[in-house]
Amino acid sequence: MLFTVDPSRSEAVYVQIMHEIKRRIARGLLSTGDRLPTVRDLARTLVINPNTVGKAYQLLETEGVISTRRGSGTFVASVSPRLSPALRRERVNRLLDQLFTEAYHMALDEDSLMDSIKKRAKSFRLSVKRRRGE
Amino acid sequence: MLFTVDPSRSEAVYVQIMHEIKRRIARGLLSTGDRLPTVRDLARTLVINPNTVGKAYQLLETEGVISTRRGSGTFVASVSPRLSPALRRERVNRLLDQLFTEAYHMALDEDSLMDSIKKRAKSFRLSVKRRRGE
Amino acid sequence: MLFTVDPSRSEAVYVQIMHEIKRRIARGLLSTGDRLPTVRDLARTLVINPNTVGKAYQLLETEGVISTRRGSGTFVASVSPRLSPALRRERVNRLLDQLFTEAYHMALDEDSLMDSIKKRAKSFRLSVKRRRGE
Amino acid sequence: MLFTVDPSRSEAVYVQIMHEIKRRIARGLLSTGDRLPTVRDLARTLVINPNTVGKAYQLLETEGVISTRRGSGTFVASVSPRLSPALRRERVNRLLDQLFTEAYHMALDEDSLMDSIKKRAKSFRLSVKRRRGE
DNA sequence: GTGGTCTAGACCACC
DNA sequence: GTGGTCTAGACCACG
Repeated sequence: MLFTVDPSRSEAVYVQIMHEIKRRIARGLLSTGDRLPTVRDLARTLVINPNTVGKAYQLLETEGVISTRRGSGTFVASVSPRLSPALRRERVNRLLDQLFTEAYHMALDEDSLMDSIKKRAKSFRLSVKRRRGE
Repeated sequence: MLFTVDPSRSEAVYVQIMHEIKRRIARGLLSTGDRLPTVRDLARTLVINPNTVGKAYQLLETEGVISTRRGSGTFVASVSPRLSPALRRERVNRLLDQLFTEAYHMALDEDSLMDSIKKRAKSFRLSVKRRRGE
Repeated sequence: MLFTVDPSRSEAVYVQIMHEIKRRIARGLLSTGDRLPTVRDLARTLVINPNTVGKAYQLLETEGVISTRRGSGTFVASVSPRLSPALRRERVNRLLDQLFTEAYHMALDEDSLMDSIKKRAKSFRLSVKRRRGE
Repeated sequence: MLFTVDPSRSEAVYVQIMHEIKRRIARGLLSTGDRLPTVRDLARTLVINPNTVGKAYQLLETEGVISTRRGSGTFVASVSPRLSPALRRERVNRLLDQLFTEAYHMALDEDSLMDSIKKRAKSFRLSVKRRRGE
């Protein structure tokens, strides 16, 4: 788990940790069942307070992303989204709006944006649509 | 400017205003030169503190999205990104990572995500790539 | 908000606070839109650390029970369960199993248990089944 | 004793064991005098540490639910509640409050809750009220 | 004044 | 050893 955290960014430190862990899982760098560093270890390597790491872990647990087992550690859970389909759609649309809005204001043209999207998509382990009968 | 603001959302109210205005511009609902409501008017219609609207306007101005002409009002500026290409690329990539990460954890498959992206893109006025010589 | 908290009980203090608030809402002592005491006020009256109250409030917010508005306070939200029907059923069944198991081991007979249930139900504002067409 | 234990649940493993054994007794799947598996056997089948099983057995013994006869094993004891009537009433009321509170927040209506209660009650061997003179 | 974040450090329950 | 809870106290963003 080699990554860093930047206290000067507007995102809270515990949120940065959450994002990074979810990102690693989404990219396949962490898989179901893998053990995460202990709260204390990660706190030591990031040079932050263990409580901050603990908060990130706990929130990830309530999101269903990881699962802590008392006394033995914290592990990557299997994907099983807890949000209702409606909320999921809303969330994706919100992110898309943000993306296109920023792209517009940075004067990015449609083609190069679509290029970036396709390139970036490759480094994530997105699932493939199930066809009827499979 | 008919929109609402939800004080119970985690996004700060002034950020919601900024996003909404930038989003309207990006969708073509507001164009360069259009006049925005006064701080007081917008505050009245959104039923919030005028300082909050003021903060949003001020930040949008430093971003170069709008411009205030003393005495005559606030207007939508023309697009002229102030960020360096490197920063722009970093920002887009950050948004893309967030998008794909969330999509993964919501168990969205690649095809339907790409579908949503294309559909949503249509409601934004993204520019077309400039060809050599144009 | 006159209630107390017992640090010697096995339930964590922040959980006791959560239960008590949810219980008051369920009994109609608190209604949608009502303002809860501020974090600092409640901490003072319960003679505990503000962080502990804050934790309870935050978790209640993620459960959708209350809603905090930055700068102005914390309010009772309207009921809108976030759990899937399957999880809800599982949770109720778990509570019922616990109830009947305890009742058995306390040698409580069925009739007096049912009596207690009916009596206790009266002090809660349980909704009435919607009939077809209503 | 075919049951499993889930280390990722918030309930401690030894508590899960206690609940499951008490539940089985309350449902009539285990009766007074029945022999429980040895600590080692149960630990092996549940794939957990023997100390954890030992802790559960020990606490069940102090509750009077089971009794250990050195050399011959552990057996289900006869029901003989050790709590005072006042404490028992308090405990039942606490469970009922929890039940109705959760039901309210899950928007469960009174009729279907009462239905669930009656259905679930059938799988437990609750005693029948002793009439005067019996 | 409101809640949110972070730290430092203590103590505890679990396995 | 693991994570979870709580305290005391500082600082910050929001409206």
